[in-house]
Amino acid sequence: MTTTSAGPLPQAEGRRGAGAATLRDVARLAGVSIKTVSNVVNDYPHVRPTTRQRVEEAIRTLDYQPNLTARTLRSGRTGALALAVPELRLPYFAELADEVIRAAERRGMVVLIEQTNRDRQREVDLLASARLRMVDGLLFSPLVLGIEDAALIEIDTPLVLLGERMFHPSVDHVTMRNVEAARAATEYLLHRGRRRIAVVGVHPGEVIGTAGLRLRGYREALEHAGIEVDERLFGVADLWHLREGDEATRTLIDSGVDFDAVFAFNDTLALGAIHALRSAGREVPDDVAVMGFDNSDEGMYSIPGLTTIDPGRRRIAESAVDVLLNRIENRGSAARHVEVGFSVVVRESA
Amino acid sequence: MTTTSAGPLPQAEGRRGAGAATLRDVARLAGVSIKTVSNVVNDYPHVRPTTRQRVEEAIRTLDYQPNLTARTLRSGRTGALALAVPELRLPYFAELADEVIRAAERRGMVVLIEQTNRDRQREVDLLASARLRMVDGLLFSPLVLGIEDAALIEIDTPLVLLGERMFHPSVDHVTMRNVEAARAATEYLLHRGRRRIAVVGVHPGEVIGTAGLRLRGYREALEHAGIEVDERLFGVADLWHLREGDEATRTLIDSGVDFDAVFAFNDTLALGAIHALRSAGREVPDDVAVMGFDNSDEGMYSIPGLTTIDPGRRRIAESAVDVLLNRIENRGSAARHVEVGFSVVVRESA
DNA sequence: TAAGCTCTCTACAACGTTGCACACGGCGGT
DNA sequence: ACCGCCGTGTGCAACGTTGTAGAGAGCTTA
Repeated sequence: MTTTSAGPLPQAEGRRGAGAATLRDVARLAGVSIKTVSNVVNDYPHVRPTTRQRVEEAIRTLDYQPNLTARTLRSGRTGALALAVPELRLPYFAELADEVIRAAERRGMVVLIEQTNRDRQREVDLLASARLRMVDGLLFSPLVLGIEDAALIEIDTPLVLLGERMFHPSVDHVTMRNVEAARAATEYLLHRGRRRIAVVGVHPGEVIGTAGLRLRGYREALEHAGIEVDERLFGVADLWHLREGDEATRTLIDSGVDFDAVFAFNDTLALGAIHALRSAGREVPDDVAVMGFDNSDEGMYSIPGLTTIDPGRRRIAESAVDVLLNRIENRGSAARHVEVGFSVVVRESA
Repeated sequence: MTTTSAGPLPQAEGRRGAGAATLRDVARLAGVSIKTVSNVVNDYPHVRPTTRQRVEEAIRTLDYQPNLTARTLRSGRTGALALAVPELRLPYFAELADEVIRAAERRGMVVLIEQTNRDRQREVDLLASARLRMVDGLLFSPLVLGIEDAALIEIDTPLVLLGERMFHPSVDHVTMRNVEAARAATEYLLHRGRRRIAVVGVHPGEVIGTAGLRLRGYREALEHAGIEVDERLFGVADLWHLREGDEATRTLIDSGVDFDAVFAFNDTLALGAIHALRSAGREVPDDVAVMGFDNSDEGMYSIPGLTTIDPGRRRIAESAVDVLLNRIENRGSAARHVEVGFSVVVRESA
């Protein structure tokens, strides 16, 4: 039961060999206690200037750098946050990640990225993952989780949801105004005289996801204008990649239904739609106007330049990091719901 | 806003209140020692089945999950690696990051992303950063550091350089075959009968960076074909964004120099070039053929589809992670230099 | 002169985990 | 009977850091 601690002392190591310098090494060199070195490192004020100098010199000599892991263990704070997105290669998320990393950096944080690959199981696993222990909080942009999964997001790790407000009001959300923006996009097309507006990117039956909300905005605009919604104009596209935009648009064309505009639910789909239209000999915007959504870089120099919605990605990133840090600082506080503004970016395609 | 927490002692919490369960809690509940729980968690074989069951039940009851930070402190391994890229919004790097994250995940690792924003100081700082302590190794894609900075990359953290082999042979590199691929791209254009081939993306004076190497491949192809290199066909573009591709190409057009092909040093530049050419009334590929480099998603559905070089991004990501893990396992081993293969992807633009 | 204060510095204990050494009981072989 | 071994389980120490409590020196104040 008890161990006699006879045997060799642990001092065998000839001091500094491998590994980085620690507080202990600095303390030994400077002839002070470990804690004093720690105090110097952390700018504790009550250290005699001469002592401070000696310590600082030792720090330089040994090129000491604090071990963040040990600090984390002690303090409970890692200085890192996780960003979970469906797929980084989608321009919207790449640009979002870019902005989040910048925003986090300004606040001294670093970002770990997880991809959920539009796989439900991965979204579920992520929330339960021990990985979250490596991180102070999570920014999560769910793609397939829905309200029926509300229980899953009740986790201990501070969490901010991005995208749309679909869960408990008790969870922080930072969202774009999907319905209003989609409505504005549709109204812009109507205002330009288009009356047969197809949509590309529909998820049949979805109500509360991105596709559902944007479709709702579209419906609202039409209804408000007294135009009947024609479901034959719905282009279904599960994924929002170029290929799907192209295929959904071809399907619409082949179906023979008449339309003079396409409202694509993101820019990538819109570019795919343009491709399909031009391949079929229809001019954009003369024959068919095309409207995107996202204002990603790829639409800026396309031909024709893509008219689209700027959903305020940068402010989303900023707010998301702020809200998350706030939540980390103050776990008990009331949930915040931030909705950032949007704008219609007019270029040539519509 | 703040509450004075006078009064109650911190022990008021009736055990499990805040914080997650630890080995200690599980041990207490299962009536065994901490170490035994640890043994169960780590699949140590010599645990009696009945004991194991009891412990596992306690683990489930308390929803115990190991604290990765503590593990890290103990073991020295974090299970994370850093990927440093110039800018995540550039499609090449977004897709690279995507692939790196996938490759890392297959090996049980998670990825932290740093952006250097093509800022020299940030590249320098990154290498010296304490942040690296949070990570087992670094995949670094330098943009502006050059051979003159060789001293800077002598760091303790395991490091693999991506892009081109420009540093000490004593450092691991995973690179694409820039010279050979650019030569193949140029030869393809020559083979198609083009003789006045402009290049877009030149960095004047650069020898050993991406731009320099691709320009070398271009030169080699021309020289081998007995065609003189005409510097008036060099389109300078510092950044490789759509805008710069467009502007550089406009400059070429405005200069009045004659050309029947453009070899852009990446796909984004190529798309910018196509935009400029079409705006100027030149047909692609009839008047001017356009060749890109990267085979990023954006070129797949552009109009016309972009002919380009596939540099083997996926294999780069795979190899990079493998080489890095290898380096982490075995610090003393000889440096490895992996060059992955490439291919010419023919679509419509050339 | 004693009490009290400030300044400077220190020892100790924890954060949660795992490697190490060992204790204990039973078993098989000599 | 003895030895050694195997299977099972334990306690201790350590990873590098920081919060807390307090020690000792020098100063002021009554």
